Amino acid sequence: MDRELLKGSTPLLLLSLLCEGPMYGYQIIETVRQRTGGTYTLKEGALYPALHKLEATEFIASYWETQENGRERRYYAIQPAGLAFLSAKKKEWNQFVDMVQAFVGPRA
Amino acid sequence: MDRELLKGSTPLLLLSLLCEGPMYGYQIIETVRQRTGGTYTLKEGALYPALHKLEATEFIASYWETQENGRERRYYAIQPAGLAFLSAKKKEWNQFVDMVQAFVGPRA
DNA sequence: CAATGTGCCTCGCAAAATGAGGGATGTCAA
DNA sequence: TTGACATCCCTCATTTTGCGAGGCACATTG
Repeated sequence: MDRELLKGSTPLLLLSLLCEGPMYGYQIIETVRQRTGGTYTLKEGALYPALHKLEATEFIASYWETQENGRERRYYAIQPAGLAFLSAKKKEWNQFVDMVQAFVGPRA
Repeated sequence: MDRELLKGSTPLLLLSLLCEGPMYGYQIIETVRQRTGGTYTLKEGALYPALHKLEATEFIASYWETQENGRERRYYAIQPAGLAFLSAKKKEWNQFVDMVQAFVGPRA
């Protein structure tokens, strides 16, 4: 998968995922890997900065949770503002796809 | 249109366009603007470097043509290697769209 | 006890789009 | 004829983003 195509789609992916419920970083990476059948491995160097940026803008919020074995996980949960933003991003995404499709032609 | 989404899609757009025949820079910009109804204006700072890079890799070739009024235009034409590359890029694009769609959910 | 898995993160680098700029020539109306 | 606008090429510094590599800590398992 061309890295450059991914650029800008990460927030969309993250917010979409978090719509299903709070998740922690490692879990997000594994979920993406599994759902794409290994095609796409979200990298930590892309994930955490993106997560932190979404938190800084209050589109998501985070909280630590202690597991039974004593280890900590940082969960991220989508916020109202994040839902609104996601909705806008989705529209933009669809427009973008339509636009490219118009030039590239319909899928083979 | 979110700038970040566009990243990486420019070569795909350009090669797709040039599939229809040779074009010159200004014409490409105008064509994209018109076909998208003004939604997307390809910037010169993105276009020319992309064009030159595609030429450096011999995916496209360029030649100057003089108009009747004496002015010059630099036309870019797709090359065989460019066609092959475009084909691969298209596949990648479809994979990418499918991937994101899988997370974002089907279009509203 | 060592290797692997879980779990968080940062940092330097590379790639790409943007915005702003430069330069030159045509057309057309006042 | 002059000034504005369109046509046509391009570059450059900055910003944004992902990648790769690395660091740290602790749990589980062989």
